[in-house]
Amino acid sequence: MKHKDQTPTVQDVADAAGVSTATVSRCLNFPDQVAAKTQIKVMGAVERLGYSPNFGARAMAARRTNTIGAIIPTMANAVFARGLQAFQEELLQHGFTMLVASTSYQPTQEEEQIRALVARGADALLLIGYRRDPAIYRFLETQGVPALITWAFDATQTRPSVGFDNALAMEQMAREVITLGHRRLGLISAQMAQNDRAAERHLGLCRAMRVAGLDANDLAVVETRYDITDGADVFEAMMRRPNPPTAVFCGNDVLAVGALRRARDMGLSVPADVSITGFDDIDLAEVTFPALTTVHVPHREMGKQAARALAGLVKDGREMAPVVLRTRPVLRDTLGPAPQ
Amino acid sequence: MKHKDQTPTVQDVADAAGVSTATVSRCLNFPDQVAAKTQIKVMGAVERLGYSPNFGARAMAARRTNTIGAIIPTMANAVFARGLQAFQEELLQHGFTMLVASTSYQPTQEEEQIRALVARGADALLLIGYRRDPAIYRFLETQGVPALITWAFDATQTRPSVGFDNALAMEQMAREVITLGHRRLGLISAQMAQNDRAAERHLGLCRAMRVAGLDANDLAVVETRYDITDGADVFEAMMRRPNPPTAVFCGNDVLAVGALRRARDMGLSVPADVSITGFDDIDLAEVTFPALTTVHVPHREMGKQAARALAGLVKDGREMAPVVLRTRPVLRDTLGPAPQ
DNA sequence: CTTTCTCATGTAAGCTGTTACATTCAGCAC
DNA sequence: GTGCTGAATGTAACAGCTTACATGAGAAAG
Repeated sequence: MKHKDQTPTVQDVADAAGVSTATVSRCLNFPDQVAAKTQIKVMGAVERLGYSPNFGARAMAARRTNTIGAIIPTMANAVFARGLQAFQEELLQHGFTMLVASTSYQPTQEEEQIRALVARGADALLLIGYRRDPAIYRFLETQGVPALITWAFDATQTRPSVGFDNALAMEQMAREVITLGHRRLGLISAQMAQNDRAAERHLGLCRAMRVAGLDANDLAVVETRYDITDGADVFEAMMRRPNPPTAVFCGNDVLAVGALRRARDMGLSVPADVSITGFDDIDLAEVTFPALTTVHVPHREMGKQAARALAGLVKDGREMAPVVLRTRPVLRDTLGPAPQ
Repeated sequence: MKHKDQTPTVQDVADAAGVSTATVSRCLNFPDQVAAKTQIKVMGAVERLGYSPNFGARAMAARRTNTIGAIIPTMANAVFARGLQAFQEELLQHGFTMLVASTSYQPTQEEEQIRALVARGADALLLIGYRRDPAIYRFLETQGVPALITWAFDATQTRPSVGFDNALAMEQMAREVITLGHRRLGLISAQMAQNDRAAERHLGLCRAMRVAGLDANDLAVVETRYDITDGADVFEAMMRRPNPPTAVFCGNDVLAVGALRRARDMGLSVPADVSITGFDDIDLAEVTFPALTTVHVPHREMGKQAARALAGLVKDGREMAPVVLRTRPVLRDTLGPAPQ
């Protein structure tokens, strides 16, 4: 004899509605295959019993979880937090839940997390950037888990992606800077070996220099971690060299804020003595003093589109054309003409 | 006949190791119940076949998913992003994965999300603040899903919690402000009806006023949404009243940053003309000019401890004593003596 | 009035682990 | 040698849902 205090099952609903379990299941998953009046009976029973399908059983039988994993470097960076927020909101509209894991920018951790989320039944994955061990892509393929690349765009790649052209974005900013007469340039970047977005931004900067007739070898480049204090320390070191740059590009806004603060501490006036630019246009950029000149990236829009793309990929396995979002330089107050 | 390209199951591993499926299962879940040499055989087979247990089947049979849900207002606020980042990192150490949903500060959305995550098989939930419909707590209880309250602490409640005393935190800040001679005070707060943390902060401020012999009714309070521009607009309105406050408390740093910027636009000097304080101590607070005086909250620590607490709650169903974290006023440059 | 086709529904076979209970067997006491 | 104990392992019954296929009823066609 069954206890009545257990959570109801499809069987209970089927009995209550006077139909078979198959009909109940169809009613919940493919309502258009069921006659209207049957639907009413079934949904009534569902309501009455407070039925909610068991997750594990559903996942096992249907071989999908309606869960999508997102693997990002860190939520502590506003860039990803904002993007994910939009991603999650949109995902919900399509009936998916978001699983999150972070890697602290470590490729080995990323690999672990990818395996973990796949083992957890993620139907698809959102990943940042293209660069990773080909074995991982093979793994995802054999597991039948589609992956969407975001925060980057590479026309030579065919993987599903929603992103923007990091090189072009930086090139546009560099053009603005060079137009203002700057010739000695510096770049504070993330580690490029592990971060294709950083590498692309560097590339774009070099391209702009060459276009302007400058020698890209003269660019002072330092790679560091993505922290306010890292930005500050690297900036100071760079400015203490002989012939310091008159404009310092930063790989993101966090580094730029660090640089900006250290400039003030060193008694350098921005932008009179040195110009500083960021990348991302997070809230931080607007509230610094002087307000930060940076590259605007539509993070929320990217998250939203990524969610749509993944929902499509999972639901109807439909292929998708890569989506490229537009970025633009936002000229605020940390960029000025080159000093004499 | 079976295809060999399918992912291996326990049965395959059992066959390969020459044992039963039960032994394989035990080997994976309770290794100490299995003889050492059997373990070696089994683990060898697992390795060889690249076996990984099917998530759905495991969830169904074991009645747990090793997944913990977090329901927060929004990831776009650095406060929650930072806390969740730490939460997720720590959760991973304990073998759990994090499921995230956000509510945009809407109680109805929160309720939906709670049901959704429970339906998704979350073994436990992290929630923000105490205040919600008692029916929700009953629902969680009947579903057997433990919930941990964070970002708040209420000694009169017995629910598991890891948080801090919002009232006390604000009271301490208020004491600092009042000590500097401020008598006309203002508060820009989030909606208190839906946000017990905001209500508590208000309470703490009133308490400090009374202790100092001031009339708490004289406090100018405005409730608004949590956005930079909201903070700015409300601040301006408040300062245009007759007899404007000489010190404006803000419910969080985002509002404070908005207020600060508008003060500059209005030609008010901070802190000479008016003092402004924030709450949370996010990165933003350090980089504004002048640097923001605010209440430091150990968000990362809170996330970490929350993860530990929940892991304990789920794994051994052990009860826990509420954890209270310490906050402290951080006196930077937006607070000064009251003008004459 | 058949025959054929379509749409709605039912039947029952999975899906892949976990675990209560049963069994086996080595070791030990008598 | 017999009987007992306990550890290690095996057997098989679930867990709750989805879905391929079967069935049946009614509509359309002839």
